[in-house]
Amino acid sequence: MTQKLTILDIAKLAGVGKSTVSRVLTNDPKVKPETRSKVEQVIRESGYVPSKSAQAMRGGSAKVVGIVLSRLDSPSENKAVRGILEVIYQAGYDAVIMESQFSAEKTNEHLAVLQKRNVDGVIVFGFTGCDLAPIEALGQKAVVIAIDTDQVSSVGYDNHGMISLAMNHLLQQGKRQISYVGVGSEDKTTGLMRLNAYLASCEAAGLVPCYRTGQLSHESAYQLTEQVVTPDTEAIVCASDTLAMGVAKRLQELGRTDIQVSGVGATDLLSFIFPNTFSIDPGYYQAGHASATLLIRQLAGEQAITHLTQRASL
Amino acid sequence: MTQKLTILDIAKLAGVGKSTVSRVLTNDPKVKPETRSKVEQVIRESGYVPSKSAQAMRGGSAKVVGIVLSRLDSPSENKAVRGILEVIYQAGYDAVIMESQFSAEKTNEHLAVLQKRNVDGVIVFGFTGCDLAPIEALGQKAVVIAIDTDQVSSVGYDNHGMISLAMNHLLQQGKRQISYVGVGSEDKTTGLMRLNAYLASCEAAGLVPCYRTGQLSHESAYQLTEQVVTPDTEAIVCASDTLAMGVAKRLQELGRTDIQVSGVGATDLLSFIFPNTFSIDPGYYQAGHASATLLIRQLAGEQAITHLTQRASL
DNA sequence: CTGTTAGCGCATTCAC
DNA sequence: GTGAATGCGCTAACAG
Repeated sequence: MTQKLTILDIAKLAGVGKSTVSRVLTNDPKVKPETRSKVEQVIRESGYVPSKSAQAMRGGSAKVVGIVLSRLDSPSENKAVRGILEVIYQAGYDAVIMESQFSAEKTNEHLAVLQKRNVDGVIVFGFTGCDLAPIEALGQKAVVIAIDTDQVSSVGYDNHGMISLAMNHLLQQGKRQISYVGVGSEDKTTGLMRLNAYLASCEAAGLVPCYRTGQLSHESAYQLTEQVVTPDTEAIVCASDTLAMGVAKRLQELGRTDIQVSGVGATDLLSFIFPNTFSIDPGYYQAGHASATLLIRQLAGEQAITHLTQRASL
Repeated sequence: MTQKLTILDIAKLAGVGKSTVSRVLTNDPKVKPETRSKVEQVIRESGYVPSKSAQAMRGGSAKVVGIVLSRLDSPSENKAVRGILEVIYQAGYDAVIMESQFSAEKTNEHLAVLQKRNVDGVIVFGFTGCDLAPIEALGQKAVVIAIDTDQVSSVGYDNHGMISLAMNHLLQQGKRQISYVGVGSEDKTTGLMRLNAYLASCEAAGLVPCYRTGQLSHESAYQLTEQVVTPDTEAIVCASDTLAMGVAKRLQELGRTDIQVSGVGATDLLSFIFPNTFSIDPGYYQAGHASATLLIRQLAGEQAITHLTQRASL
């Protein structure tokens, strides 16, 4: 329990001045290699740990980024968060994570707390109804995921591309009777954009659309399934894996395992349980990775506000 | 954005000394009510926010707890984390979350970082092979989940109870031919303890055990299924929902939907997809809640090291 | 290159 | 009760 060691103790122990120790800590090039290694050795042997709190207060940077996600147990955000963590750890940052639960109010509270904590930057997972103003006020210090803004850097998912990808894949297999199950267009991204992508694909391919939208749940999709199934139906594209799960389940009951089902989310469980299915990977992990990289660069002043769109893949 | 306001600015603005402002901030009773409200008003109007960094450095407490979990995308830990967050937010703490990925080394690194950050306390999700020493060194400042220690408070899952619960439920329905699919006993908890619980239940009920263990994956369970199925088999108890999913899937293919399957984890997907199944809830959320409550109390010095076992439920 | 000197923003002694 | 002084652990000018 080598505690309470201060930079001064190390200085004495190494027979140098406190600032020299500080220089070693901050990787200041203006230190004679011998002195440096000497100090480093003492640090190592004494188990000295510089106090982040003090550093934060002095330098203004706490080496912390805040992450505001909507639901901790959302598989998609989960994957993205892992991507974020990977990047920021490597950059020497830590993360404080908060859950907005799709509440604009909670999001704002969290942002306030994060600022009070002197976090260097923030990554926010957007959602329909999210209040962008407080985020935009952060400027360079923020990156949002899954939602559009001009004021602040963003990493978006290619909602249109995901569905097009699924549609094209099916069309290439010669399917012509392709239905769609999605969620209501109150939800701009998962709902509206993906539905529009479906409609656009139908139009481009000269297909007659057949679709229903409901809630983002297995049950909802399960119940909607029959309404989009005809004797000729060859495939059903779904706005998400959750929906695909419900649809596939119903199809199984209906004995229509001939109908291929596609989802979005790259859930391995889907194709494990239902053979005649596939899932589009929106690139959650990569999106997290990209957003963190963006943020780190911005914090270093190396990069201005940027907008990326994560490519989806099969 | 009223920035860079220090305690001194407030002091001037309120026409008092900085220490008085500090006293107001720390809720020191020795302040004349008038002065207090005067200061509070100035604080409110100026939008002053005391610097957490400075407070942390001075007082030693940063109002932060570290959470070291093994996998961010583990549904179980996810639920527990939500329970933790709920409690600590309410207590005015924030959380910095880190992933150990079942690596003792990474865990230790993370713990070091957390200490350097001056976190008030730590909650660690244990795993087989986890190095307890650094955690135990934290004493009152740590709580571990899902693993045993004497040195430090812990919240464990009732691995035995989960399986007993499932077994009793099945026995009450008159099932006598109950097989088991689990994971290898290298894993002390999910592996060994749950298997032992199965064996104990069998012995108590006078049943002949029939079981196999493998990896903690759908595929593994899927492949093992046939080895524990006989024409007489009435039910299969699984060590986890993941396994149950694989087993149920295989049973469906084998046309043995008469066999009831049970898992552990309270995954709603399981019973949605496979009707003849049920899942035991180990109480992840409650465990998180309990561990956080424990930690907060310990940090306040109100409570000594305690060991809890989370009850499982159907 | 390295030691010395100042504070950073706040909480906590002390005197008044 | 309240203000002035002191120092937390560290970094950033300044000197040498």
